[in-house]
Amino acid sequence: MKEKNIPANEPTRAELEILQVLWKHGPSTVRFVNDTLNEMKRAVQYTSTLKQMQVMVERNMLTRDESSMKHIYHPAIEEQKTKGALLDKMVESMFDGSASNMVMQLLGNKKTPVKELQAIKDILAKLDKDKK
Amino acid sequence: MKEKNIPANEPTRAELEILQVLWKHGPSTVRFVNDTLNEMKRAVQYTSTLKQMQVMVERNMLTRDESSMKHIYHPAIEEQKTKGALLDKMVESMFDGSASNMVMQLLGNKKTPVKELQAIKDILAKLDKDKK
DNA sequence: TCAAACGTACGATTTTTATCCTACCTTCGT
DNA sequence: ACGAAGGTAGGATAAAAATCGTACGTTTGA
Repeated sequence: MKEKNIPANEPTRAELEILQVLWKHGPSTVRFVNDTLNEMKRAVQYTSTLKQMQVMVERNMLTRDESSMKHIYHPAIEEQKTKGALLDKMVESMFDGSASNMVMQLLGNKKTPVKELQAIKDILAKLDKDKK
Repeated sequence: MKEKNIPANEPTRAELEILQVLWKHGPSTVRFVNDTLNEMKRAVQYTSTLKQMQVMVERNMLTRDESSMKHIYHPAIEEQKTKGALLDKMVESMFDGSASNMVMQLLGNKKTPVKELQAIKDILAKLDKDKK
């Protein structure tokens, strides 16, 4: 038996690109998403993006408002949650589940701007504060 | 037709799993890698792993010593470099190129052990020190 | 010695992801 | 009214990734 209700799986690369557009700009038409992708990423036909987004609706990653002819697509999964899950998975599979291992790699590997480092310190300070 | 795809130094999921085994245990036979994967991950036939690793040699991700019948496979790309590249790509595509954004997501999303937080602080402190 | 165990080679196939073609419907401007 | 522009549906196809079957060579040990 083939069930239609597919568990909200992980987005693929192309799906993630689409999600980012929607997260950033809010609910949009296929046209807008496609234009944005072409502008920021690579050449892709309109119907490719359309199909991609239709599949994403099937997969419960997007919902859409069909009340008008120009369907409006809404992200159905949260940005924070989705990115958090991807991050956690990376930490788990590549860094022995240790966030600090990952940060070490992240910061040790390249020249991180001082500003960035300061921002991270602030995050840590804030965590300490909240804990108390 | 457009252009040739650049020899993507980027390992796929399955390839990364194999690399991790080699990075962790050092140069190994297909048998060992396959056993390890089956033990830690999922069921996969010996020849699947073999094929996978042969392709990786083609792709210059692995080299192999064929002097004995049991070929010994060596990772040809560095762990740090590879993971660093994957991380950078993630930061770029998902966090506007900002490492602190990523760290914020990483730490804010879940309860990170105090020990981990301390380790991160140490990393930052060390970076400061080195800078001077 | 010789068969079972173990190894590689390599094509075939399956599965997953991504792109596009064609048909047809709706809206808009003249 | 009506053609052009722009929209959706849905299958076909391409491309990428992953898995496996089969053939055959080598080693080993009873």
